[in-house]
Amino acid sequence: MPRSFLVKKYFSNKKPYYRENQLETFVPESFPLAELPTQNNASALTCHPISPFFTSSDALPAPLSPINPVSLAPSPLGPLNLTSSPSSSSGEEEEDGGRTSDPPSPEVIQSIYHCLHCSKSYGSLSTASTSSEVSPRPAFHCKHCSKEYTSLGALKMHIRSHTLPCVCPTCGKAFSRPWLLRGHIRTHTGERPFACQHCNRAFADRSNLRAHLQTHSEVKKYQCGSCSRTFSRMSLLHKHSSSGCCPSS
DNA sequence: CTGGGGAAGGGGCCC
DNA sequence: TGGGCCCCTTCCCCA
Repeated sequence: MPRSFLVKKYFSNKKPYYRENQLETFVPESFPLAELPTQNNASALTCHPISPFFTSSDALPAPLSPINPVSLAPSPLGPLNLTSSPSSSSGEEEEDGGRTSDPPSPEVIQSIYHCLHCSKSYGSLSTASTSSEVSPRPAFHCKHCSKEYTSLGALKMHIRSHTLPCVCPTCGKAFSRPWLLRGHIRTHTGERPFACQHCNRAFADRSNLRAHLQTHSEVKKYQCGSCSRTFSRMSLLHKHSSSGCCPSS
């Protein structure tokens, strides 16, 4: 199983953080590159509109297992309350060593059943097994994880996250999209095309530059709902809140 | 402990 | 329709 990139964030917020010694996991055996959805290989796509994908015999058997509903604070933002215990769900695999740190979204609270293949969750077994029947729109289902999309293009885009067709020629690390690979290649070349106008720093990633620019701002983008303190990153706000700024909320 | 940098993933929009 | 890009987010690591 290619670690947790198959898992929705509200089940395991730990995203795949590939270390240099984990290169063998970049191109998982279960999703070989040969399954890339191309015009010559459409079998990687399973598009069967208005068919209950959980009962499809040739697709995924998708066993559903009841899990214990978790009781968590409903909202991670606003008046932040991040005092949840993310690793407390007993049925969850600890592929990442239990290092998840963020609370699941409110939908987790009402999601009692989840697909063992993709961890997509549902409020009831009947909903889970017949979800496509509920949807009035045609659905394109991923063969690998049972996620469904309303357009083929969206499905193909999603499948790239399974097949990881973009492989770094330097280290062999695989990515779902070319621009992700380009960003990764910059870590090899040291290229930093995004320069800060306020200091002499430069970054390989635009988002990282944007986060850096926040450090130059007196009023940061992310504000604590209790003490009005502002932070340059949401993660810092999360840390701030979880460290006890808002004990009463 | 906190703030910041680096790296990466995914959804959505535009061409 | 598909690729590229933008934006947001998350996580790890380090000073």
